[in-house]
Amino acid sequence: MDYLQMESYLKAISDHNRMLILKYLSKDSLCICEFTELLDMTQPAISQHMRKLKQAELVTEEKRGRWTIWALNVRHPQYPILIHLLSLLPEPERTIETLVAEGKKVVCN
Amino acid sequence: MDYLQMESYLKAISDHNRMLILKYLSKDSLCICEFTELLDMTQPAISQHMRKLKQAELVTEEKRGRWTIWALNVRHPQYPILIHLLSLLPEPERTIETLVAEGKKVVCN
DNA sequence: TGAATCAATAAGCAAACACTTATATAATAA
DNA sequence: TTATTATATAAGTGTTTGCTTATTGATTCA
Repeated sequence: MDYLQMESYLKAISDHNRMLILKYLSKDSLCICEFTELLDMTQPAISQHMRKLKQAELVTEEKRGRWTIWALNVRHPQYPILIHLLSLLPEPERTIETLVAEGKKVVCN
Repeated sequence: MDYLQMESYLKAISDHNRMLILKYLSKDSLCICEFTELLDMTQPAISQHMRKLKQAELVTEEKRGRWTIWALNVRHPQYPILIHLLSLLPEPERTIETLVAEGKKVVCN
């Protein structure tokens, strides 16, 4: 890994909203519309963050019906470091359980 | 460590020139004028990078005569992670040994 | 078919970033 | 003292970032 690759990797992570997204993904695969609820952000904002994470190969996407399910890329060479960094961060106030309780968790299969 | 602290920490690291600076500092304490030689950058550019690293508490400074000697802050809570990230990066072409050979290494004590 | 839903992309914008040159400050050397 | 050296800071500039609103594309449902 050279200096520019490392820079891209770290820049993809060093945004508090993207760290929140990654923190959620370390628990569960989620779609854009769920993130808009969890982070209270607009759909295009989330989409653009996911594009950044995808370009850094930190996440993978899987189309399922109307939804795109996003997951952590566990095959990324620096995946263990990412998990460690995420472990240093507190649990977000808004949890996936809240989503479920509000009937906003997407179930697609 | 909350999300904004983590963001500041990672943003301080995620610049290829600052990573080079940190890589050098993981070997030796150095002053600004040595970095201008090693990185081929202007003095104010280096000074401004050091300020960023200092604000993130990644480095410490010690005034010695006209020079300011910069060192890695080994007491930073995430120092071990930093060292690990730096270990993933290749050795820079321009080495401190080259500086010495050219008589440009500062000796101050 | 037509309406609704989920998501990607485009364009625009304010703020942050990484430099530059110019200048100021402080210590040393002549 | 005066000149030199090392560094910090100020101001300016082009680029990047993280959002916004508007639009488009694709899938599902009635």
